[in-house]
Amino acid sequence: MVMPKLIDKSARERLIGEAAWRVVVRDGITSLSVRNVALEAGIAAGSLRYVFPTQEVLRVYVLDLVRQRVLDRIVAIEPSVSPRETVENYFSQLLPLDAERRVEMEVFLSVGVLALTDPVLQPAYDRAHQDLRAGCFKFLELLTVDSKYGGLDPAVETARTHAVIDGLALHLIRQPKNEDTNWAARELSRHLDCLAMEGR
Amino acid sequence: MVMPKLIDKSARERLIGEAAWRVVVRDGITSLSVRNVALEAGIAAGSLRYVFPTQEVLRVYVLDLVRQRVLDRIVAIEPSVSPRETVENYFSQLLPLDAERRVEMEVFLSVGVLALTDPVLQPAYDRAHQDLRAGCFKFLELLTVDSKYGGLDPAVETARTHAVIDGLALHLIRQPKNEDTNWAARELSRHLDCLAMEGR
DNA sequence: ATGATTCTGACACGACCGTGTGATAACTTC
DNA sequence: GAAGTTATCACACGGTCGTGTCAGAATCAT
Repeated sequence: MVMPKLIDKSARERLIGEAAWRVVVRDGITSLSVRNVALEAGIAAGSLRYVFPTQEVLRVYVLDLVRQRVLDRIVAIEPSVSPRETVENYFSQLLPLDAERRVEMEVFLSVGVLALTDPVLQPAYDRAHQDLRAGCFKFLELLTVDSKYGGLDPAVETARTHAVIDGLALHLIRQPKNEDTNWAARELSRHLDCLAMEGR
Repeated sequence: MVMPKLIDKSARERLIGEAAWRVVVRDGITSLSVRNVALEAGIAAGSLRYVFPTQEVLRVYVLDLVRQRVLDRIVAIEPSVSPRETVENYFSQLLPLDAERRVEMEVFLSVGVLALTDPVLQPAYDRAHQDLRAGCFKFLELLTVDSKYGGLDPAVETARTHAVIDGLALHLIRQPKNEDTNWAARELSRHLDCLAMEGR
């Protein structure tokens, strides 16, 4: 038996995936082509297709990469002293408050729009969507250990809180880059305050 | 002086604009091409370009048509007896609760994504965005005439309420067509309830 | 009818698209 | 080294894209 050349395939995928992100953010979703991504990644289009045989596969990976990144960032957070503070940190990671997170959100939204009419992309989008919703629920649950949130039912508040997060995210990426994003962080904080009052 | 053939230009624009909507909803934003729209509208591509000289102009119109439609629908609502009920009706018109409004929202989101990287589309998107925000403010203001909402400051609650609306809208168009949408109406109603409590 | 003017549509150009094919390079084991 | 496997890449094909050009149809005051 003879062993051939071997590359780190997943590293290659990430490299290409991030190149795809840059293309989407810089030139828009309609420029997300095999050729443009290969150019951005500095490889030949044929090589790209060795890793991603078809455009669809690339798109799915691009979407999944967003989900993976967000997930990684969240599990890296260590809890603060108060549940409230911890949960606010968690939720903050879901908002495009800085350039890095903004890129993720723009890609997620752009490629996500393709999922509206492309059945192949649906599962990848739904995974991210469900993860987000599950995260909202878990965060709210964590909040209930705080005595101030005794009247809070996480199951009841998940949908609305999820909507607040995605709504704020949507509005954040609609404002010019480098513009102040603190208002959104304040809205998030205020929303969490409101959840405390709500439980009678 | 001699007068030539004259068509109702704005009617033609609407006809083509709606054809463009159908293309976007059915085949996705990447299929929004001069040729496809002309085919869907049943005219030659050259004729379409007589009304919309360039693709950009068509895109802008498509976006503006959404804004116009939503606006028209809202001004057509006649107030209910209670401010609360009226406002809830108003907000409901901003959510894609039925097929018609879903189409609008899908188009708005799809073409809106293009505005992220296309400066020509930015103004049209911003117009709709600002209208929506202004609407939220006005609706909340209307709510304050109700004694239950004495503690409500519309200026404070506009951003979050706007986020709730857009977040719910985003989630609604992510679920399969013909699936139940009542949950979102309930969330909206609940949000308005929460606003009443919040004012101490 | 006729002619000015608006409108329609067919065609062509160059560019980019996804993807199939096959030749070549790179690398590990023998 | 030599052989065999994997990885890289250039090229070509058919298709679609936006748009420029221009001939001709439709319309209305004269």
